[in-house]
Amino acid sequence: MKTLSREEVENIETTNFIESFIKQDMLEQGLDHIVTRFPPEPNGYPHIGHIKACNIDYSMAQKFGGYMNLRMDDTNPLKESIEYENAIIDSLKWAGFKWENVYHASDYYQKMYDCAELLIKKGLAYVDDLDADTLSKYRGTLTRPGIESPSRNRSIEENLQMFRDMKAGKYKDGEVVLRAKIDMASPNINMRDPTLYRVLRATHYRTGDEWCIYPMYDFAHPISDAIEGITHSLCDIEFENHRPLYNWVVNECEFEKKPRQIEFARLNIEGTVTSKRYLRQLVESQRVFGWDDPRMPTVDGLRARGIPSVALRDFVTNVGVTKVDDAVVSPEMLDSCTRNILNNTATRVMVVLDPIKITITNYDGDGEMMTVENNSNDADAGTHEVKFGKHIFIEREDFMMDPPSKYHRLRPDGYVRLRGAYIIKCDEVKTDNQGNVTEILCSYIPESRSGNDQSGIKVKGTIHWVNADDCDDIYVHQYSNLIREGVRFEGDWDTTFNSDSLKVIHAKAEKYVLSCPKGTHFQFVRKGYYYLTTLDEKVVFNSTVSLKEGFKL
RNA sequence: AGGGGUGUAGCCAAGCGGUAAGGCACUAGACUUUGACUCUAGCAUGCGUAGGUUCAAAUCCUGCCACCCCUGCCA
Repeated sequence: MKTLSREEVENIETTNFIESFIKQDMLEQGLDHIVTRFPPEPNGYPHIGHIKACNIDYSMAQKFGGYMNLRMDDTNPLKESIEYENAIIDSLKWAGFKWENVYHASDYYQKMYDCAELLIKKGLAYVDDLDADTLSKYRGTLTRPGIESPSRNRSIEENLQMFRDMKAGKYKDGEVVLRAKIDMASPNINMRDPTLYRVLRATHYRTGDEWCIYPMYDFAHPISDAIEGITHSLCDIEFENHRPLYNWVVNECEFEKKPRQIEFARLNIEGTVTSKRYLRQLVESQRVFGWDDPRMPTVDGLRARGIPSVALRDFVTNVGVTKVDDAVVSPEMLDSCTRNILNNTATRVMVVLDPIKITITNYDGDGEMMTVENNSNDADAGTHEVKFGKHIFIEREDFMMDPPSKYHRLRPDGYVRLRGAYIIKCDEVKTDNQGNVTEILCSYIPESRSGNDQSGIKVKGTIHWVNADDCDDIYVHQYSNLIREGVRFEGDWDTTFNSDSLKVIHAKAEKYVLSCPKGTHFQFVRKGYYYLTTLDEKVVFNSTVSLKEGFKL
């Protein structure tokens, strides 16, 4: 474990308010390291918002010395499962996070129980037999104080006995609860004698049927933090109102080392739904193929789309840490981070997504191999060979019958370079009776061979191509937003789901592509970044992100 | 008798009494066998708003406005 000297701490430059707090705490308390924790509830698949939160916990420990624990916040057996726990661990590992320990809130059930008895003995907790509706009514409203329950005056002895009976299973589910005795008139509703324990007969995925009472978040979380020696408990801003209760529990349960809760704003991305509830609806209604559908903002989804984990972490780091809860980040920021990484790492290949046939009438060469760079930005990436030929495909949009003057691509009687090969000239355009171009007849300039151009012809445009007699059929999955353009998601997929969010394109790829393994990140030159996801009967590429488009008609 | 938070450019976001960082997006231009990348330049006399304090205010004070969160035996 890394620790920091006082001088090192003093020299740390802070970049957000949490770092400032931590630095100040370390200096004041003479700490040489901190301990954080990422505490997901294993009740669903983690999404990009979890990555932001975990990144904060992780990067703080990296920066200030110490470590991060991963803790499953498993206090509601009704919703949690090992499937989700495993999904969380897999996703976080893939994202590149490292933790010191994997703990569970359920590891501490006995200690929590002991804390509860301590509170009862101190006269600070009582068993309430008010039914749920009445208890809710007694809580008061935002503007009116609550009413004290008759149970509030129960003796310590009776409370202790009743709580032990709760644990022993002598009460039905929901019949009684354990409550903290704080202040029914507090303007902070969380302090109006909050529930600490409920009776619940449910099989917990780890503790089975060992317990029939389960602690509430507000009780379990501060205790778990204190037990683990967490120094800084960083959480979502929605828990800001809970902080007084958090501190109350830590103090009254008499923990010596008191963790400090600091809250930050959650991640909102424009046009992206991250609520687990609504993501679940997409999966269950089969509008998407699963939690790992590339359109999903889940970690598995992003990963399937081909977003590198480094790009994901760059993104959540760039977004920053603030308390501005209504900040909405543009998805273009993620795109930018993704392009930055892939620009340096992706293998360049030529793929034609919407082919139009070209015949080079004066070319009779056979099997002429052209050498192309795998990545001109990276000399170490090497080269590969492409076979040139008489019949090729080019992109339909790279030819125009009657283009504007700024158009650099192929036009009647115009010249263009075929990337890595020759300059060609458009001689004749064949069309069907609707006027659609069916084939273009060209001639090539033999002196213009790539790397040894003696032709003296200057062309403005270079386009990609594929050898029609030496290419592979592939499928490209092109994704767009799950929410229809121009509408705002307000909880109803029926009216907002973009049923056009997946387009399957049958494309032509140069031979080299299929010699690469599944999981390769490609740049389809002049088109975008694509991720090879399936090499089975069908070869499928997921579109990760397009290239920036400098030219607009 | 409501309480707790937050407002800096189109979008994120630094800034902590000394005269508005950075990123995304956008606009020019250079380079280019990817209209990508890279490079260069531009992009808030302005910090929710109205006052006040000060030689000096996004920063301190006061009032107002807008938005978010809180009345689970969920987390």
